[in-house]
Amino acid sequence: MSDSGAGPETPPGIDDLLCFAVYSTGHAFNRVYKPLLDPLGLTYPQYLVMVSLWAKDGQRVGELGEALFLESSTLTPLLKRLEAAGYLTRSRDPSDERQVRVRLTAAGTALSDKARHVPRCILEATGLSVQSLIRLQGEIASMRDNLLKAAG
Amino acid sequence: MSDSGAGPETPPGIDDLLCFAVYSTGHAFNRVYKPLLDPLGLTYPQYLVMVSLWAKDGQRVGELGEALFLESSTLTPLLKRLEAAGYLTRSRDPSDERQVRVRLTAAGTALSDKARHVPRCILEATGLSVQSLIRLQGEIASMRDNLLKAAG
DNA sequence: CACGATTAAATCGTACACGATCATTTAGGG
DNA sequence: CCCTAAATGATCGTGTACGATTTAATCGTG
Repeated sequence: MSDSGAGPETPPGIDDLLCFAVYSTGHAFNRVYKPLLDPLGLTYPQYLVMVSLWAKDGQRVGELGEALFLESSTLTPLLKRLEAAGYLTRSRDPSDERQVRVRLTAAGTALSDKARHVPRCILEATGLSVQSLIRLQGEIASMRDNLLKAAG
Repeated sequence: MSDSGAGPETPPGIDDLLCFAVYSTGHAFNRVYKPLLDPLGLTYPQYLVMVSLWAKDGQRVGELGEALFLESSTLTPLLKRLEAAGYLTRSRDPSDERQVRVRLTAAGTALSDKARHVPRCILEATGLSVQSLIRLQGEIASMRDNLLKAAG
């Protein structure tokens, strides 16, 4: 048994750490996603970019980074791979050459259909009801916002 | 506004995905941990290994992998870096040369004291009460176990 | 118009993370 | 005993991730 009830400075075990629950659950999600995304030729972070573009095409790199909490140093190579796969194009905005616009190709748009079943598969794998999922999603996102505020 | 209430096959936006809440919260935890762990010379995954060893010294590589849900291909280089930092030793078990025992050095054991304040700092950053934290930790870990079961 | 300050993305170096494969060691059966 | 099968880490290749720096373009102010 762990020392959950012990003094305030007793070192917690791994399984008592909320951060570890989050960390390991992220890996677990990845494992469930992999067989679903492999046929689409996408990794999980690439899938997130595609979901973001399906909702709003033509975003800037920085805009995607804000939505996904990722840096350009992460996104640039990832986007280049998606470009090489034929799912999107990257082009400088003529009105401001500093910005790079990311646009879906026909193949990239069509991929949305092939991925239609994915969310339902994931829901089932979580073993949660839709209501529990929505509640948990909200609580976790709220904690994330607290953490980001604390990180400054 | 998102389409939470729409048909069962409506593509969800990024912020509706539970997996994304988990994924981005993992990154947010990392950002809070970094300034706390940098002075200790640890990365976040390295910290998890140390926490695991502080609770139980002399574990095998595979044992650590089971506890942390990590493969030897991830742990081996990570452990080598911790060994180079002087926090632990890696040595083959004489009674079974296949196994590698990971043991804390004096410096590695002493590091526990220097990390004593970390959990409290993290708790504060989450903005949660201890009770909420424990409940949320349990719900997330339970979902993780469901996901791993589904992944086979 | 000049020119420093600001902004956007790309680049570089380090560190995970996993699947596939490999090398070594052990265990079991004939 | 030998010889194969299983177990255990290590290695390799690909793909995130981030901080720090660099490059290029734009903006603000004089």
